[in-house]
Amino acid sequence: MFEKFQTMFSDSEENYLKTIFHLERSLKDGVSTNAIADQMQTKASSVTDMLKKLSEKQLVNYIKYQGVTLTEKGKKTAAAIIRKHRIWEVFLVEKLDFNWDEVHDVAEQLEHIDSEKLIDQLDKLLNYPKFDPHGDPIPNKDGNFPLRDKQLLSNLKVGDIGVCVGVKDTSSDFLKYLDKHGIALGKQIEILEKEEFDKSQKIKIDNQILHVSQQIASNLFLKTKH
Amino acid sequence: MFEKFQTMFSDSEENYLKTIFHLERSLKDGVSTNAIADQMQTKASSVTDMLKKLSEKQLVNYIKYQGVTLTEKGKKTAAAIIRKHRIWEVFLVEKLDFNWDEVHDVAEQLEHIDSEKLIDQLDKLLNYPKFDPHGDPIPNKDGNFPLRDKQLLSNLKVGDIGVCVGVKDTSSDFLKYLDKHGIALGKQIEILEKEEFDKSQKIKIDNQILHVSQQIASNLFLKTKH
DNA sequence: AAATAAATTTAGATAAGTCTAAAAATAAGA
DNA sequence: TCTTATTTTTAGACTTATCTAAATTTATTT
Ligand SMILES: [Mn+2]
Ligand SMILES: [Mn+2]
Ligand SMILES: [Mn+2]
Ligand SMILES: [Mn+2]
Repeated sequence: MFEKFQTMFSDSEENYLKTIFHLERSLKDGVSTNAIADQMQTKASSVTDMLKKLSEKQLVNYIKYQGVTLTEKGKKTAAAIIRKHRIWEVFLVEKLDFNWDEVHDVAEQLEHIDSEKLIDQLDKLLNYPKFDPHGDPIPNKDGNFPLRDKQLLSNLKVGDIGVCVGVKDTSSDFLKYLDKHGIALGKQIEILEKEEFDKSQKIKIDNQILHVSQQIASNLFLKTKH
Repeated sequence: MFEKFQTMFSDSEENYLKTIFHLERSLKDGVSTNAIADQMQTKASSVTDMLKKLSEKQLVNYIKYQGVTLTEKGKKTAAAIIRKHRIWEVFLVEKLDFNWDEVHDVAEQLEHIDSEKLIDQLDKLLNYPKFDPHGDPIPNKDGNFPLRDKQLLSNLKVGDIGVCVGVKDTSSDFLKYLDKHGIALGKQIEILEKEEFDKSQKIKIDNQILHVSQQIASNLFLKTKH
């Protein structure tokens, strides 16, 4: 009846849940201890300890030596943290003039602040954003993520036209590269040529010609017209 | 030369510093172990442990059995935390429609977020407020607090007129009492009568007559005309 | 299938922060 | 001043989160 959900987990527990959530999406099948350790820059033994704890709290399904999956409760909790992280990122960019390459570290801290009203009001102030500054979807309060069909620039063919809607690599270096060359979310891009040999492309953006390497093209999401 | 001040202290260390700072102001002389323990709802033995740690980090002057005082470094650090706390409170009230009785707990969490840019930008967004929603002064980046002459309503005499500028008691119950009776910062109050026996007063606010008890009068700060 | 390699877990330590109970120091009262 | 009360510190224990090194399990190769 009275689902007092925000039973409060430690920052560390929340970070593990978030990491497992992301790994589950990208690695399809169950998430391994080592995968988590790598991602979190910690040791496998630490991960094992935490998995036991999360398992006891019904947040993950854990079988020794077999890796983990999130339970429904675990997914909801992870989504709530991701929601907070991304809403804060929008706030930092929209209201505090942060650049999109400098919001992540602060959001990593802010995502653990425990106040439902705070997030609700932020969400309202920002006019209920559906995507964060990197184009990543912001789950709603039920933990559902908005969908948007998007494709990597590297997967488009000559003649295609699309609008930038997200980045795969969110590193500061990559984002600054995009800034430097005038590539930003919302901008239209047309694929003019593709070089088969090194997969580099010639594209048109703001009526300028720009050459981008495979590395760039495979980290930029576009939404194509049609 | 390059004072990288924000060397990062733990939330717990920051909370102790803040508490000692406030106690030093109110208790004048050195702050005792028990005073800190009472204030923080913890045990004296825990306080002793922390005082040793803070002392090693040059944040407090600590002599066994003699209590503590903050060092300059300790004062600066405490002021920085109080600055963050109060700026966040202003933000919550001004931008997120929080009532002044519901901001403190969230600010207790937010004050530990470590990002100079975040606070600078918030400060700017809020137009560099000097006082928080309870009328408490917000120190500047150097740790200096703005002064404002204010007096408790209980110390004024019949005929005096003043403007509400702060509260001494910031409990939710007290603040809600004020809300209920239309008393808010910025409102003008005139003392009409004082009852010697129980120190209650008859005051005029918004052209309404209101009777307030000694308890109320001794927790409301006014700035008198002249 | 046996041997080897890789992944995972366990055992035992460490650090931060807290607690209880006992000891020591200081303050107050007779 | 001597005795008692209060305050403060110390000693030892516990929790959370982490680590290293060793043991165990699972996967891969001959
Ligand atoms: Mn991020
Ligand atoms: Mn993001
Ligand atoms: Mn407060
Ligand atoms: Mn306040």
